[in-house]
Amino acid sequence: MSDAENALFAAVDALVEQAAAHGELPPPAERRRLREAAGLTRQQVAGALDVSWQAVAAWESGRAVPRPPKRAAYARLLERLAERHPQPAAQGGASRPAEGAAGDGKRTDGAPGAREEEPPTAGAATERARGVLADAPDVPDAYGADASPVPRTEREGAAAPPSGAPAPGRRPAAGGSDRPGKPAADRTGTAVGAVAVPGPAQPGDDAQALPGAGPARPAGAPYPAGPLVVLDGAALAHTADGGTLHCPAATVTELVEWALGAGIGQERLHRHGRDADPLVVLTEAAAERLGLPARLTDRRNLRLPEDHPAVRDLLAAGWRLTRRGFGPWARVHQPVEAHGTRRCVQLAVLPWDALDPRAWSDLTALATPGELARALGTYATRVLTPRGSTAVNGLELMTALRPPTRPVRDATGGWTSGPVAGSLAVAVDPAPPEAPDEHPVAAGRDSHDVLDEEAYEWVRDPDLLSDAECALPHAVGLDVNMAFAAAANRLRVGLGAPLHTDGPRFDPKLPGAWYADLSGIATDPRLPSPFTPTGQRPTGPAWYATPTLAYAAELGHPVRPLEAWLRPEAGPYLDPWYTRLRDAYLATMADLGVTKDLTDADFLAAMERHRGADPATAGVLSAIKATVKGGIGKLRERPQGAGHRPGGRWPALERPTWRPDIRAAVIAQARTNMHRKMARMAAHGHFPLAVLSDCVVYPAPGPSPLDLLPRTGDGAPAPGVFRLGVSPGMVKLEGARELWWAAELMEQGHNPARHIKE
DNA sequence: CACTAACAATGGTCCAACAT
DNA sequence: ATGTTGGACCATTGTTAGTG
Repeated sequence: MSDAENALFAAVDALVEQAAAHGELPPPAERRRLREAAGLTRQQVAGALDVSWQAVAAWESGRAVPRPPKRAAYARLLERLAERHPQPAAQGGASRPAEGAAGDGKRTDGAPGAREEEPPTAGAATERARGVLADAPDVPDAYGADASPVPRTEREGAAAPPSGAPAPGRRPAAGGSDRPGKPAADRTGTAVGAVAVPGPAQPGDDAQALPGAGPARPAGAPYPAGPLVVLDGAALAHTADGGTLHCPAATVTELVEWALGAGIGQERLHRHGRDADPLVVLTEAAAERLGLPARLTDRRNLRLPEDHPAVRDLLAAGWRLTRRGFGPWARVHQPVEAHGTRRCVQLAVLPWDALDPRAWSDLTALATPGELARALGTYATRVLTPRGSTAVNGLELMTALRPPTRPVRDATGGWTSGPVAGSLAVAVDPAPPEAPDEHPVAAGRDSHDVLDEEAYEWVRDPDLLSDAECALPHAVGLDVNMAFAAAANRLRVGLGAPLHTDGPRFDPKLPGAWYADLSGIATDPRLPSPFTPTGQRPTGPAWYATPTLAYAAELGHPVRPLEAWLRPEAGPYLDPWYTRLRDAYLATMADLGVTKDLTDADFLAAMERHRGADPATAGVLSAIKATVKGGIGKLRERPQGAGHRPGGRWPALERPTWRPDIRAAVIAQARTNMHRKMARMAAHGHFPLAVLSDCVVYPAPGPSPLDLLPRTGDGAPAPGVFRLGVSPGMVKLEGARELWWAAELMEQGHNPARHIKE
């Protein structure tokens, strides 16, 4: 059987890539039908795939789903069989030649297969079949030579072009770094005795991934050119790893075609997600070369007019733009054909302010195209391939790490989308207190019916400054690293719609909005109230997010909510989002010389140095921070533009990720985290002058945080107070001034925390 | 050859101890 | 106190053994 088997392997392996990219299998009944239609026994199929025949039986019954190493091969086999033996319903194929050959088994019972295609358990099974690859690809040196650091499984060995199209011996054209030609087999021996890949998947053979030009695009995973390129005015496309590709395109349409064949892209962050589409960043010179205007005249909509030659040319060639049109971040795509591959390219036009200087710290102006490619590539590797403003990226990262849906088979054997556990699957309306004023459910709401969970903005009454404090010469501002991201860590947030309850018992594990009276709780006037963004003590019952009440309970106060909107379905939705952004932040800070293992003094010195560091890396860092803030902000995006009429809905409401309650929970958690540390500082006699979001200002005997932060006897930081360091939740020096400067601002009603940096 | 039951292996989740 | 890590626990997959 070796010949047939080898042929099967060859066919299978050659397209493992593609199959793995799709990752879709026909429903169990269809798997069996295909095998029987081809006259194959389970034994034969099992032999080809190097599994037991029982495993095949389990797959066909829906009792089990093949795991990754086999899954792609099995999917490919079925795809092949499906080409030869189309569904009878679709093709009316009454006479299938192989059917008779299916042994004497005239029991071609479609019945049993159809009977058991509905096991709902199998769905849950597949979701957890494999771990998230989210945090895998973080290489310490993102600029390093190896563009594909991910320990790929056997998918790597089989990057031949899709069906047919022979592309023998095509080698990576440019961009230098080739991925290490490591044998596939020796890394796949994880679970079962490896993949027994004979034939084409051998290391040294010609099944190389091909970036080069030409119509044969690499359909699957290895993207040798990296996630993006920056195109300059000299037809050079700079890749993230420092290389260049020649891009002969003279029009946008040609550019899009070129990009699809250039091996640009990034692998999905979640097994049910989608690989990132290739991104081409156009410098001003490149935009000019492609006939794009240097400025957008339609500033209001930020898009190219539909009758612009570039747009007309694209449309004529069969391309489509998203509803957004051709703006700074354009997405050009073609409708997916029957079993075709996705054809979609993202374009970012720098002269149209694709990279907001507030988020990217003027990266566009400071960096050469090559530097820009490296910086954006670092961001893409550590966060995700940019696809819009940093706020959009922050939001998209949530979706990329927790896709809302996955393909599942429905009752008829077709494919439909099903939920992914722990994700936000459908858009739900918020509870009335949670909604922003413009929302329909907020209509007619009293002001005291509003959940007000915002970041701190508080200044102490100057009259409450003690003589001892006034005698201190300095004011020191501390800034909490990634305060909102840190608050998102392990935060249980609601996943579904809110349910109203009267007289609930408080449960800190239940996310939601609670109506409770915390006005009776006395707090030190030298500290802000932990319960309100203004720091003023509440005057009566009000709505609070779960973290705020949990903190009240933690402080020892009885919490008796009167009513609540709760979400019993809950989970740590933002965990992977936090983890990825934290790792991105830490890696980028490490690039700037600030690592986790520094002493306090070394940390402060390193932070001082890093200010003047490489602008490209600084831009990445700035963008990562902006991604956090923007992502949280997008959770409660408010209506924009003139198109909105009061009381009506706006587009963001239809997003499953439009979740003001989650934003409120994160902010409440961040605020209580802040207060907890301030309370611990107060126990050591330190009271803040002012707080603004994640920045707090203290009077201090010296200009350094070391002069301020309390320590235990042996020099270690006192427990629970602010600690210096890079990790999220730790603090750095925001700025130091003289105390009179802060006092003066306070007298005038200004917040010194806002200005201490300058 | 196909199906079912029982068992080992694997991977994910949750909790608690540990380190900073 | 917070963030991290290790281990117990649980669900699922794939194998072996037995039966129609």
